[in-house]
Amino acid sequence: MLPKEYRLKNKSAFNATYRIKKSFYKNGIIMFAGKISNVPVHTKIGFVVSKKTHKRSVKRNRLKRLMRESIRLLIKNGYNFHNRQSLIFVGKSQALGKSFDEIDNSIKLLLKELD
RNA sequence: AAAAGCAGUCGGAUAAUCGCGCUUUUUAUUAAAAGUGAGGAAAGUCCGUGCAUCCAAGGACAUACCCCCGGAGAAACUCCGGACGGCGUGAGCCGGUGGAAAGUGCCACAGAAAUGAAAUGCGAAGCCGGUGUAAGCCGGAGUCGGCUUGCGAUUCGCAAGACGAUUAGGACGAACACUACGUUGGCUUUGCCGGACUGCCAAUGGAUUUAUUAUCACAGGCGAUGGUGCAACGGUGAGGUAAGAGCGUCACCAGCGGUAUUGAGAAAUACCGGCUAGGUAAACCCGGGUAGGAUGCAAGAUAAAAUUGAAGGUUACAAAGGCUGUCCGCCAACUUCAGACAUAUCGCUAGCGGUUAUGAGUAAUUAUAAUCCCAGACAGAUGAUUAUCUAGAAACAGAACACGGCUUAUGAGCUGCUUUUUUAU
RNA sequence: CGGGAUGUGGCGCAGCUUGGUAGCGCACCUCGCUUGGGACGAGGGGGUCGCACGUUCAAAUCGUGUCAUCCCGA
Repeated sequence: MLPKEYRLKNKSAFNATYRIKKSFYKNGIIMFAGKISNVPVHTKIGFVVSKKTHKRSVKRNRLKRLMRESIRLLIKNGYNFHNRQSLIFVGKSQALGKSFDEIDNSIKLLLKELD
């Protein structure tokens, strides 16, 4: 789990992020981006892999853990996420079964799109 | 050695770096240390419990579930042991296994008939004998009786002959006759002779038929055989009969009832009896047994906040509504829509607990003692990378209140017992 | 977590209650009609009834298990 200040909670917060309708797709991963804040904040990040993606929870948890690990390493290196209030990463069936390197590269490419 | 059956085990390991949840302690809001952290199925949600809230004065009927016997268990579409049935050469495996003799329904097509079953209405006219009627065939042989003749001789026997009886009927056997054909011989036809053919006659040969036949009438016996079908009032074989039949006949088998023995019981074995009862209850149902109902931890409890609408509908006569599915009975209110709130703590993990030892029991299980504390999150913790090894590529798969089962998924192996076959000694 | 429903030709659905014959519409193929196409008319092909086991003489239908899909509540 990420530290508490980085976690995206609450259904209303998720809905608020979705309503911005700003999304990017790369290699089976969709990124939803929230509002841009003027003040530096801790960006709240959520991970979603729906049950429709795969029936078995082991496969879904694996994908979420790989995405979370990639983000954790970025936070550790001091990445600022361009002052976004919130981000949501949605894993799709194309991303299942891929290695950590592939997931990591996809997420870095997605974050570059924010500029 | 190979192929099987059953039971059990394992469910990656080590190291480095970067990380996560919970608990405790120390510090004190920045953290640090220590401990601990997914499964045999956590899965499917197919059963059963605990726990929690709401409802229920109560009665009756429904309803749901269970169904060989004994035991275990809190209970169970649970487990253990046994009985019976089925499958397999076998070790073993499988089985929702009360009642079809309480009643109802169904059994398509085919078939005479499919269940208060029993017809001859299907086959070339069911099979069988009897009587009658009609037509046809034979009219003989055998048997018996005395007589005559001959032979042998014991009052008798044998052979031949004709006569009579049986008998004017018979149809048991055999023969004759009849029919067609072959062979041989003779006769016949023409003016004459010869031959062939035809016809006739005789002998002979083998073959066929050889006494009954009737789609007739009457009164009966029979439930067999063929055919239909999953199934036809028990099956196979023999005896028996005019033909037949479990036919108060027989053997074997299936089923039913009774008695005896064994067993705790399901049941088994033996004997006897009568002589037979279609299938389906995973169709309704009948019998026996069990169950207050509903909702599921997002149940629910506490604290804090909020608890709104000039909204609508039904009813207060009757109807409708609520209280358990229905009825009796009881109650006076019930309800829709929109909006708002949805935070924290508890519930929450010490339990029908785990491990070990001993005792009881065939076993399931249980008793006693010792010892251990072993996830508890809330956008949700077990991860990532690298190296080495087993087996260059590690299966199925992730707790969300808990427990007991069942079912399903599962890689590479390992261990024990048992069976069958083959080979060797 | 709990509750409910559905799997039948290429597609959408009947038939299941009460077991014996699998049918309808669109689509497809052939022929006709038309100058040609569409529409229309006539004819035809195509289905392991999701899968497995069982009950029964006989199963799409009855029973059990299993797989997949969809919906609902909080």
